[in-house]
Amino acid sequence: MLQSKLFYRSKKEVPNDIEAISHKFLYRGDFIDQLGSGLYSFLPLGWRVHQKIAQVIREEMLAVDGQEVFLPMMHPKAVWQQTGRWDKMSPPLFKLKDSHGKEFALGSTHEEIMAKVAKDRISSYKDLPFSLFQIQTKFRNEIRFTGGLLRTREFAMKDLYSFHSDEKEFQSYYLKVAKSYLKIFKRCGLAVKIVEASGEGFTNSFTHEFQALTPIGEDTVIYCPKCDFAQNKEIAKNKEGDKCPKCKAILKQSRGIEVGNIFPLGTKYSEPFGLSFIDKDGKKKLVIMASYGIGVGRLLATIVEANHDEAGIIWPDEVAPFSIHLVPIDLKNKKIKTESERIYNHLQKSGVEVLYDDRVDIGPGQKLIESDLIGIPLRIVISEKTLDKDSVEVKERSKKQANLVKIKDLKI
RNA sequence: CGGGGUGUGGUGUAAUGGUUAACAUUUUCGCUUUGGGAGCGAAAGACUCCCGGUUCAAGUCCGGGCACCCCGACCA
Repeated sequence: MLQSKLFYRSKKEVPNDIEAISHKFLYRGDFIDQLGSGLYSFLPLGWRVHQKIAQVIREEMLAVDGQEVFLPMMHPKAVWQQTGRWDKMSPPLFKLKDSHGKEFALGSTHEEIMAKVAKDRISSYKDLPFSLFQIQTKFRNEIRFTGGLLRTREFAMKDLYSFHSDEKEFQSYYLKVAKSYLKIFKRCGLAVKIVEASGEGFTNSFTHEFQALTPIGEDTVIYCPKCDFAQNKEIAKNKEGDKCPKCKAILKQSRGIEVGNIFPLGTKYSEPFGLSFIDKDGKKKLVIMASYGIGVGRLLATIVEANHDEAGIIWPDEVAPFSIHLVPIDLKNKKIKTESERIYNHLQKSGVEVLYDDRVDIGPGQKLIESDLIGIPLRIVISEKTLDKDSVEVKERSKKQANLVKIKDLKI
């Protein structure tokens, strides 16, 4: 991609009222554009990252045998009435009417719709288990929206729903998805704790939140730095400074951003929808369900919260908008121009995602500052200085040190 | 929904009730410059959020809307 053609305009300053670091950098780097409170457009750079994250999630969902589907976002009232959530949902549903006065909700989650879809396709224990997921826009009629992408009223969410015939099998699948989640977050460059939390109306039993420990999160987590013990402060019986009930290390406290959540639903939704099957013993039983969600936009912002320095974002490799930022200093110099284009074309042909800063009149300072800001993991600078040594300068965004590499040694 | 705050070119800010709303940035053109948002010159860009009121005179004061941000309760 030629940077001169990129739909993007970096900004030097941010409005006073932007506070979250992720919001500042995503704004300055022109990854997003705000339409209204809790409503954001993803611009080309931002959407590339969004798509990368979605792809990581998709791969891991497929790896736990999830099958991708796409359900409507607009739901007839009756479906939500079947579980009583038309009125009880918190936050309340966005509701609207069609031209005949029929009422609909904009989907904030899809347990009802998934159960309905599943019902006609399950009759025997042989039909189970299976799991379905989608990556799709959700609408949440929250009271308040904060932190840029951290909490919005409309956001893409990956929601997976699993259907099981017996408790034991369900437990093992639940664990499998939990592990898959950790893998997703790791690939996204995040250290995430699995935190026990309350059921929040989805279920009466425990649930598990996936909390990225950051200074600005909305939740407070009591966790053990030595083992995997972690609890949401809301339900924690321990406090900071106490000994870990598992390994006796000293517990710590941190704020956290909830980037994922998994809910064992039991038969809460299979009951109202009559989601049953005939088991081996010939008896009719209710399907056991669970749901598992990840908010893509929030995850994106959280990645920035956890991966940045004073100059800008440091994207982890797997979710970066581009892999290489090719930055020639002074394109009026023929030698630099020729060599840069040669390397760019070569990279393009080898399928490397490269952003080529082909802007002629932009000074070196601005180019380098913008490069740090948008945070592509690897930067290649070509200048008179480097070409004098038949080299280019290679620098990882995450490192201070830059290295001169002979052009003939480039593994491209 | 309660509390607090803010609305001025694309962006960030300024303007004791008093000319033609200022500065920086941005963008365009020309020259110059090329290793950390370069310099000079010229130009573009604003019904000061909206409606009403007070006043000889309103960006500024008053009333009412609307929008946005922050703190609390809810959520991925």
